[in-house]
Amino acid sequence: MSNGIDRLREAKLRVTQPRRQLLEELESADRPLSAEDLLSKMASGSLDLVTIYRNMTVFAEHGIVQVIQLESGKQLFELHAVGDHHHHIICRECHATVRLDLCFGGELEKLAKSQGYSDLNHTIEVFGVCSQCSA
Amino acid sequence: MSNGIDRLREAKLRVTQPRRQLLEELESADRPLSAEDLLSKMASGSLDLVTIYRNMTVFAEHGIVQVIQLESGKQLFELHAVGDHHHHIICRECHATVRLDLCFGGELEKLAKSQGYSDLNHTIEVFGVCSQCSA
DNA sequence: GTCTATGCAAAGCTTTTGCACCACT
DNA sequence: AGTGGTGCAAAAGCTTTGCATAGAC
Repeated sequence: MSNGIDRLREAKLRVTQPRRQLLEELESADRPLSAEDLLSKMASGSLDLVTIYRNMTVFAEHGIVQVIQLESGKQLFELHAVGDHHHHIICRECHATVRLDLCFGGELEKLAKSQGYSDLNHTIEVFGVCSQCSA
Repeated sequence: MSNGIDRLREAKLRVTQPRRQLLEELESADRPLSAEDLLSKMASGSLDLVTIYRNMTVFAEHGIVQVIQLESGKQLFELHAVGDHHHHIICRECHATVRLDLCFGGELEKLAKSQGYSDLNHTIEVFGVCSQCSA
């Protein structure tokens, strides 16, 4: 099976201590995490916020991580299994997330292509307040 | 017919010079505009960037303006006609926009509701590079 | 006259960049 | 040994806040 570290090797990325830690946190997280979330979950001083951002960028480029844009413009990071395209229902407050295993992105992008758009991407997200947070 | 100024009155907002200018620009725009876009379209010094942000926030709260989140987290503003819910195909570079007059938001929000989420909202956007910009 | 809206200045927050040092392969 | 990754410090970019003044009703 392909764990996080194998995926680093597949992507020809070096297996460093910070990356091990980041993947470990992402794997055990029950919801998407912000850069700050990741930082605060680490032993204090064990890695820098910059390293988190740089790695999330690299991971996203290699499809190891999926980036979620919140309504506020802030971003969350989630481990992205190969071929596991999906969307989310996300709590605005605690970021508790429900997977949406549907996607009309294909049709949308076909439409966009027919309009002359290239290099396509799409976002489909539902934002709300979960029952925990609204209680 | 309900032009921008009437909509201000309906919302019990004061009809000020800055607001007239902002609505005028939004009405004549052929694509969603950023705060900076709006500023640069105004006679220099005729209003402040802060005024633009404050009004976009107020307008959005009253449904006069629709906010679009780009992949980068930046936001664009577009006039929002009453009852005119729709989504977009947006060029990452020039922000040229094609309306998507379809929306599965209803079903998505129903699903979210059944999962205990309240105060719902959703985003469906397609990003790409338009034929002008990729040429 | 009252209360909202604006301008200016300054701060806030997330994210990015530069550069020297470190460490994975 | 060589290249890629990390840390620290600093900057950048967009957006927000505070406060006194101006302007709409």
